Amino acid sequence: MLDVAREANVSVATVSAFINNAGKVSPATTERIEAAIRAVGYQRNAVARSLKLGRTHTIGLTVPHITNPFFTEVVSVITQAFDRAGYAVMLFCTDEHLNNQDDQIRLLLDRMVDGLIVARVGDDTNFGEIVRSAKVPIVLIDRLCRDLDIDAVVLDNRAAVLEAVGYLTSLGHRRIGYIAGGTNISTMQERAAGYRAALEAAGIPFDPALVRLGDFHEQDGYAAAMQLMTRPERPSAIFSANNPMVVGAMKAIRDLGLRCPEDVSVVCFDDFPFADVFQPQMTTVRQPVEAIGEQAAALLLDRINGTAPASPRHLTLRGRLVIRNSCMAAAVRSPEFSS
Amino acid sequence: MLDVAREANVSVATVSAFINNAGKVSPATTERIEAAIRAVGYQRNAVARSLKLGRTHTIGLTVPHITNPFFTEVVSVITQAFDRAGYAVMLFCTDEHLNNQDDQIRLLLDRMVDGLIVARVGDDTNFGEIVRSAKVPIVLIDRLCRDLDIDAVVLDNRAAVLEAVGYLTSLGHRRIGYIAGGTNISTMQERAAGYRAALEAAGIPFDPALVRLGDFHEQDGYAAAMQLMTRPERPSAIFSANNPMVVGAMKAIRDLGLRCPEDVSVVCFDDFPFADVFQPQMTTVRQPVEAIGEQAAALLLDRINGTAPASPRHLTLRGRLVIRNSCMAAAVRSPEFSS
DNA sequence: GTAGCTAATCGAAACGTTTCAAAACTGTCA
DNA sequence: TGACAGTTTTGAAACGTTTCGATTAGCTAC
Repeated sequence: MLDVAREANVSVATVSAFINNAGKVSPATTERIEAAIRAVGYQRNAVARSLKLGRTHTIGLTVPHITNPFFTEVVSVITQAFDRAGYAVMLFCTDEHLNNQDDQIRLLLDRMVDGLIVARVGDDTNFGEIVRSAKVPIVLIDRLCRDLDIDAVVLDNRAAVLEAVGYLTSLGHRRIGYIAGGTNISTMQERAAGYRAALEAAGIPFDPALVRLGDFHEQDGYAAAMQLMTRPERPSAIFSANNPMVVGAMKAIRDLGLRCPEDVSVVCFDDFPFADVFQPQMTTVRQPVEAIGEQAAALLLDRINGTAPASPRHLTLRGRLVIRNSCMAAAVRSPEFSS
Repeated sequence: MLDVAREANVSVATVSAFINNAGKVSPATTERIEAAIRAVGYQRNAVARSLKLGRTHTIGLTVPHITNPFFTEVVSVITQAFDRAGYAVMLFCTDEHLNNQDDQIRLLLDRMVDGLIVARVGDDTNFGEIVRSAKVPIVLIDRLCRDLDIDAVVLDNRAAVLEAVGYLTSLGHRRIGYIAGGTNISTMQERAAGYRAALEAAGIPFDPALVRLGDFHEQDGYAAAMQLMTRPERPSAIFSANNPMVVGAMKAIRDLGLRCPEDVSVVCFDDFPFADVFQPQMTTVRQPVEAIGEQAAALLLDRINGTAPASPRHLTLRGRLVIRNSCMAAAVRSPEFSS
């Protein structure tokens, strides 16, 4: 910019005024400055600008796994929303690792992002500390954090699973395997609660042996389904609490020579693009990904612009059970179930 | 930092020395500074640091669509590679829109990223200009650009499609529909060339009516397959040049009441996580996504660190045909094809 | 010819770091 | 005591912007 000023025979202040078209600059100087900019090949330095202005027009986004179709979509929506708003997005994937995420968030905060959207991978006190000492707004997506009252947009997970497992019980299933994610995450706790509520509503006793705890990954789903389906009294239906794990579960079912839905009905959380193309067409709980991303972006932008109310806002959206053909009515297998 | 210095009764220079542990600072001052940092709640300002140092430890990444499973994986690998190297990644999704991408790249350059990884959405002269005037290294992935000799990691698309379509001809297919992406992209040109080469190798005349030009999206694949499969002489096999379009194609096939592979064999470019779980299990060309991401990151890091040779490096990796069950031998439908 | 006004331009301080030559200590030895 | 050699610490100048009060130029009106 100094070069431009010299070249155009004006002060840097004038160049700055021209570039931000603030204040008046005469047609003659305008022309000289334009020429100088071309001659010098000037390119604005946004970091100097950010330093002076105190805002970077950048936000941070950290999610567990971008390859999980739910997060893929949410990240896609969020990046596009901020792109439209003139913000850049710094993305970190955490791989469900708590310390990683702490480090990443600190990095993001160091870099003076104007705000942060985080899908928290765990629920610990560290994060509370970080949030409290951060000078920028933070909004939570997908997962809430204990004792942390800040903007968030989440799903009514309990209701969603209640509906999905309720669908299975309505088909006559009474032994329903449940493949869970880690229990230290609000989302997973709520989903588990939905499962139990559905059982209760159908008068089915809760059997801990039918619950398998995975760690969100495909191989966890595989192992879980393997265990469930090789039990003496195997379940007639399986609900998977997330999408990568259902892939593993389906592979296990395939490898055991079983068929879905004939031998076992399957429902999973999170819809995916291929769900209605291939067989079996998976019955899923679809989250309103578009709305989640857009709302999260809107909440954060509101805070950044200071147009948000002081008190934290929690948006709870509803999931929708998309019924396809991965489930069928339970065969009555033994007298004990004829009710 | 000034606050810290005051609190600890030292100069900012000493605080800086402590923080970057450069130079000697005595145990006593160390302790005072540590206490002061806690007391003040100091948090380093990376933008001031970047301004002074001239490097941001941030790189820019722009891809067409993050929801395309190929890019999802590549983005995932790249973000993780740079995370390990201590870099943040700014991500932009272009939605295959050229002007968008130009703007985004300029934004990234303004922000003084230390380097750029670009999956270019088109092939125009604008980009050449941008690259030449950029003061930071840029590496291309997936797609080359005419007249632009810079680091790149791409696939041998021609060979990959040659193999895939060759597989179809070896099954006896002679009327093979081809769903193409836009022709202004190197990747798509090479894939089309592979298609023609495979036909030629099998002595099959090229029939332009069997080629449908889409714009990368699911609905394009749907429309293309609809047109192809409602022709009087419909193809016995379809090759889709990318993944989102094959989803559309499969939906069209389903909606027409046709079955895959019985009525039509299907192969597509780019593998996806569900490919071997559901029926039909799709035969695909799998790109070495892991290697692509890692190599691209390595190339860029080399350049950033100045450890790269002066001349541009082009890495061309090989795809692999993953044969599953979405294809079967062509039925001989009419004498003209009995060869 | 100058006071008064507006429009255009400018100078210099600030933003929060890093860096490096110089200054200030601390101790040792003559 | 003073010179010398280490070891710590410091002052001040950058980095490239923005901002704002001050200055200058160009008019009009008296």
